[in-house]
Amino acid sequence: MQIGEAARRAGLTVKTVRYYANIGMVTPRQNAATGYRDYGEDDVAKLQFVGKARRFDFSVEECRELLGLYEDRNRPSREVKTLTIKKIGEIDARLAELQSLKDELSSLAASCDGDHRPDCPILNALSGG
Amino acid sequence: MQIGEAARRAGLTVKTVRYYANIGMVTPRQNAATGYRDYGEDDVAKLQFVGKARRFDFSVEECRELLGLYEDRNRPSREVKTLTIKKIGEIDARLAELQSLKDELSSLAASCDGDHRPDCPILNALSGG
DNA sequence: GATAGACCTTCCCCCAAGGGGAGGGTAAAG
DNA sequence: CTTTACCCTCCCCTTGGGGGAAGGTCTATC
Repeated sequence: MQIGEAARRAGLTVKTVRYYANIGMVTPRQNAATGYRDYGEDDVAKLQFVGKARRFDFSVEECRELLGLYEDRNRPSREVKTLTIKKIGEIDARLAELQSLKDELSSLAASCDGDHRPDCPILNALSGG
Repeated sequence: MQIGEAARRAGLTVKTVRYYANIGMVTPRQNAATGYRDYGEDDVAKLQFVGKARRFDFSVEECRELLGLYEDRNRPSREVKTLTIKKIGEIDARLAELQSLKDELSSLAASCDGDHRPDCPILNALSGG
């Protein structure tokens, strides 16, 4: 099938699918006559796989790695689990960071009257030590 | 003072300070003789302000806006509070998103034996519907 | 047979927020 | 005189594609 249908079926944009072809992640056959990319069912499955992994916040490079494991029918599940645990750790770190930011901003916002007067504890906090 | 000292005192890199000058956010005087940037105390205060706002996850454009409010001694504090509340909302949305990702990945990781055998529920989940 | 519309192709620039480094000027100290 | 420590501009690199130009191809319709 052509790239448009493959993209639709994978829930990705044509641009994205073409990008994945360019970086060698999902490489379709080439229609010799037209020069068009020619996607098979297996390619669509890979695109869906990558799309889902991306939504799970895996980077493109991590997706490439997962795809390699996905295609290796003999790999130990340990390797996949290790990657997943690492990703969970990263998410945890980011969660803690964002939570702390939110707490600080919330307490600043609570201390600011937010009216027509110019006095603003938020700016004072950003400005002061 | 020269850019190096200004950067040190603001806790930023020279590259970053130069970048802020290039985009017109903190624009020092110019030493006519050497062509070097010449930072004053007020510039350092602005750099510190921006640096702190960046650490609070405000984008460079938002920092520019906050800096404008910071320099306007008559602006109503409402405007600053509004920006802050908006930022808290964005952080909240991202927190929810990351938390949901973490929950899904955690449950996948828990269901995977993570041993030498190839069967892996994580890959199955990424692959399947 | 011509033409319009919907595909597809490659190529290049754009985003945030700087980082890295080349190539070159300048100033003070030893 | 030379080293060291600054400073300058300029250009390419990052992530994950998006936007659009210029042009080739296929199908349907007139």
